[in-house]
Amino acid sequence: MAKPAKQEFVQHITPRNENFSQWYTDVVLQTDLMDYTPVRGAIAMKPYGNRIWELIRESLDKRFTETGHENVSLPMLIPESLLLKEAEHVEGFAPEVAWVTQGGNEVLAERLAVRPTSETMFCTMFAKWVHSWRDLPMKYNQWCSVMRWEKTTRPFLRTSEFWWQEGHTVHATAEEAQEETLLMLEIYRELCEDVLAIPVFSGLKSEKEKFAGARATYSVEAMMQDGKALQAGTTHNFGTNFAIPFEIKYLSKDGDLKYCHETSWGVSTRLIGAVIMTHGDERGLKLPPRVAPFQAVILPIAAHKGGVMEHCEKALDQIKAAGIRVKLDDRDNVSSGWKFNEWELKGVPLRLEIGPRDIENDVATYMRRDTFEKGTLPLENLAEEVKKLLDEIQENMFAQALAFREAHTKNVYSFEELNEQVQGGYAKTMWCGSLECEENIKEQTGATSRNMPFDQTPIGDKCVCCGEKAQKVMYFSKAY
RNA sequence: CGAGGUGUGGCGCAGCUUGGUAGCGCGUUUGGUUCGGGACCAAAAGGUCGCAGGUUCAAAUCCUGUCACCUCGACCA
Repeated sequence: MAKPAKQEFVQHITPRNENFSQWYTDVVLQTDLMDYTPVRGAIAMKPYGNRIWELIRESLDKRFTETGHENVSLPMLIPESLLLKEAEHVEGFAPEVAWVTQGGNEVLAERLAVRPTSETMFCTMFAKWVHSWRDLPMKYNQWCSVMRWEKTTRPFLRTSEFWWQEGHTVHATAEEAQEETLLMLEIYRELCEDVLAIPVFSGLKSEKEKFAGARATYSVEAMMQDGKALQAGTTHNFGTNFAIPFEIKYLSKDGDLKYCHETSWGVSTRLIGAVIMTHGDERGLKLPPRVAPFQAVILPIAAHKGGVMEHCEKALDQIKAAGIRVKLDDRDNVSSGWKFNEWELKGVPLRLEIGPRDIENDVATYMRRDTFEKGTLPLENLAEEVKKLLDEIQENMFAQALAFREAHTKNVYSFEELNEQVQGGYAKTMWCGSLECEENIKEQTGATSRNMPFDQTPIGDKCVCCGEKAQKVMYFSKAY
């Protein structure tokens, strides 16, 4: 029988353009990122997926620390009475809260919510911890999992239980709270663009789309390769909305008792889904070097031949010493070709091959996952060359994703144009600011308002929906 | 939540219409030959058919319920 064509080896992944959802599910399962569990809508993060989350976490923690935040850990159960304190908040979350009603054999007098988010618990604690202007600002963050009883779930994008960080801060003034809200948004933008190589639009959410209980919500919005938007992170300015019902007050310098101003912000394991859907291709996952569990993999070719393994191990030590996450795949039960395909599927940014022919020339053969370009690197200063290539790959992946987004983002000036554009991308348009128009657009096109960019230079003067005087520049698109 | 589809060794599937207690390919294990894009030969192990009921002498197959996944729609910070 003739050698099967390459296509046949990847046929277990549904082509991306044929059925994006199925492609996503195939990639997620076959790359060993996660698995389904006996709990409805809850996934198990396997080592490969968990490592990506750890790398995101390390990267964020560093930025949080640099900007004066500290990590804490609060209980996962929240008494119902706390949840009820802020009306808008409870209304927003009530439908998706899971409840604990019994402890051991004892039925609880007050049921406990499994946290869907911890504003109410943080606020309760802040009320105990904040007394004086000297205690402020108080800038805390926690890494934990939360539970929301979602009706439909998808690995990473929307699961009943998911892992995230939630920052909660308390400030003396409205100005400081606003500054914090925007600073954290900028940190999220930086994480997405510089680390995950995902271009995002930063901006302000509409009243309709803002967080339950917030005065203002900001988001970073990414675009997936099916043209749909994914909210990658949000930051909220609460003003005194929670401080009043929870009585978070401080004694100011001049002796007045004042309400505090608060913020909260979070990103979740959803970001892993964003990475998959932004960069993945027909061969599977494509990981940006900065969050790849293995940035490079070394494959010995004809490992049994003299010197091959020795050279591979030497290369491994050298690259590892340079602080690069590298793996030597020395399995002898699968062929090189098999390994090529497997590591491409798993998205490793750079493949290095070392075989007799390379050794003869004092080089390693490489292949970039982002461009499939092949070449050779001198063994002598392999680590430096690898580092350089990884930086190039990181940059190029961002450039590719940005080019895709730009190609799928358009200014639109009429309802017809809007409707057409949101079938496969972002529409930037003018909006009168009314809920009616926002709802009409959603009903008739399926698109929701994403956010209002900080640069509000008008691109017209009439609302795309009602034709009345436009107030805002807004991005609309279908969203996850 | 509504409409449609799927669920059979680790993975991908056949069998179901016309009930008679499972079959193929890949993978796995052992031995050998190979090794620069998913190698080959030989031998072996591995499942009671998503789960729970029901009909029947007999259920992967028929009926009911339920769970999970996929598609479209609704809903969702």
